[in-house]
Amino acid sequence: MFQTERQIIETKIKTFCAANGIPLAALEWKPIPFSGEWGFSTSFFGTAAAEARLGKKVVVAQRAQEIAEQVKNQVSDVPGIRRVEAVKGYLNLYFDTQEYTRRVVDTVLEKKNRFGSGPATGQRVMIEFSQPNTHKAFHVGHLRGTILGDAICRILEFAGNEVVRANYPGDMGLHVIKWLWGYLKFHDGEEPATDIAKWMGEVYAEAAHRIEENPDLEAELRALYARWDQRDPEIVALWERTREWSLEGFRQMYAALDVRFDVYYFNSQEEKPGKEVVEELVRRGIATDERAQGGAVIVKIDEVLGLTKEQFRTAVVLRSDGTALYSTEDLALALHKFRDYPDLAKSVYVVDVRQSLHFTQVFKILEIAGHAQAQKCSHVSYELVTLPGNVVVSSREGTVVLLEDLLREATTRARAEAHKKNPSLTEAQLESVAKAVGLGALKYPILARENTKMVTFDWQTALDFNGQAAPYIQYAHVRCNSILRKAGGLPDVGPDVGCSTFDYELNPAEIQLIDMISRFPGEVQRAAAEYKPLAIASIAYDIAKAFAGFYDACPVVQAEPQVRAARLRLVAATMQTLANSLALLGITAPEVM
RNA sequence: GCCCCUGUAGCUCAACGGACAGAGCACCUGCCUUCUAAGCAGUAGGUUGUGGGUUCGAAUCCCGCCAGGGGCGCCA
Repeated sequence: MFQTERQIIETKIKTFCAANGIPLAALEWKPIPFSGEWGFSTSFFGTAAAEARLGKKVVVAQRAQEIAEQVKNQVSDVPGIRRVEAVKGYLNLYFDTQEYTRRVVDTVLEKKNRFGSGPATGQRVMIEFSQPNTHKAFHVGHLRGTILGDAICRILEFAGNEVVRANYPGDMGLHVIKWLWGYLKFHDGEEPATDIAKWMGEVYAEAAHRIEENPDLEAELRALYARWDQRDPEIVALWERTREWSLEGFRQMYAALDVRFDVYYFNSQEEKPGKEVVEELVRRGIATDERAQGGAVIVKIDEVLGLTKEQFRTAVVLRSDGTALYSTEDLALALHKFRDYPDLAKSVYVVDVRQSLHFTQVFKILEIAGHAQAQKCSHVSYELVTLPGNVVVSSREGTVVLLEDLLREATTRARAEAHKKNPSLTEAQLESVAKAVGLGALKYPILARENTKMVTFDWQTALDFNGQAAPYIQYAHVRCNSILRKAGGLPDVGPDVGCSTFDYELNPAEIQLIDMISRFPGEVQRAAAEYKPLAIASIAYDIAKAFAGFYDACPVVQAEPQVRAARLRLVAATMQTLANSLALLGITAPEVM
């Protein structure tokens, strides 16, 4: 946001160093740790160290400070920079806060819901995420991939990319066969009632249990799989009907979570193309068909690549009975995506960490087969959600917290809390607040965490509406709105409408707030580059916290007319930035709560 | 046996190789005639698992070790 000044100063520093034979290291700019003022800084340790390496006898820290002091004199009269200081080897440049505050606030109010967005990159990116299995329960374990993938899509789009949101439900596989078997055997003819997904999950869990108790039944399963593979009309019809029940359940779930998709792929559709890919791999000698010896079709990747140390290992790409595996289908799907969208710059898979080897194998095999698209494929992995005591969420073990239950509980709790805090809310307001707060409380802790870190789900944390959580940020947004409402909206500032004027000594809390708002666009870029919603979750909280400090320290509505006008614009800018950041997380910013 | 991830305050987590390692929760002390207290201010809490190395500078990069989790030819 302050590129111009930065450029001028960099040029001056470079000129000075060149003229004095100082081997300037690359300049990196960072915000100054907050001390009531606002600015940016760079250090000269690298430069001093470079001198030392060249044989000059210096104590690095001391020399860095010397250089900083010399440079300081060169840049003391840059317009817009109020003060320059050299401290501990750092050169600190403090903004003319009035000028910059005006600039930041005006930018936000001008760009509105586009504030923080990046310029169009011209790149189309596909993000595949969620991948629920039909015929199974949708539980907290699935929540993370769905929420994370959705946030990544929102962030990449905002950062300037064209995003294709892809879902890839697992609608065929051993689990589905198991379900169909259980249904035919114990629930034939039954129809799902209200909680479809829940009922589907129960049927599956029962089938899984029966088979575990009596392994002899597995023969029946294999027979059923064979009937499917030969497309026995009766089985296909049953599969189509019951699959639709699940998909309907998913649609309801996604609507409740405020998540949408542009395209659906189904692994059942990739079975045949996948087998064709495998056949070709065998023909070309990349895959080895061991079926004659009772084995499967495999790709000895390390051997094919001539590696002596095991790295990519061996991948099974087709079962010995000729039925398709996920790897079979993923080979075809990867190519399928590029046929549908030939201009994809990236094809990203948001899938949990356990599939890491699987995806490196799939992408490597495609690369070996000469498909250049493979290099555009990447796996963004995330850790699992576990239950307290490190219990893995499993529909088979019955250790599940169903998403329906979670959503219902969160909403109910949020509703009760909202009613308690603000009894004046109407029924309709309560309704929307409950949804926004309940959902936000659910999403935020998942997103405000490194993807590589495990999330332990427990009800207490999930439903804690205090502290560093979505409701805190939403509340800041509500308070902004409340101030603007009380003040009757933004004031007309005369002929210079659209220009904020901060002609008074700014309170440190105001400067802190402005500082945080100005960092938002940079965080968007970082979050997009690293597929890291955490960066947005953090800055959103930082802005909310800064606002809470401002709210406490700086009266707005009752302030002097000039101060009031300026602060109202700052409040409006804060509200906008909070809304933008929450939107990137898929969290609603309510007007009241 | 090989590979990946994690280890930071009592707990849950931040920290882009840079200044004094920061938040929340829990605990304790204050603050609602004043823009919504889902809030604010303050106290306390640390040998960043461990031993080396690189660097002017390491929680961060490299190597070893310890501990926990995950993955390794027919689950998805």
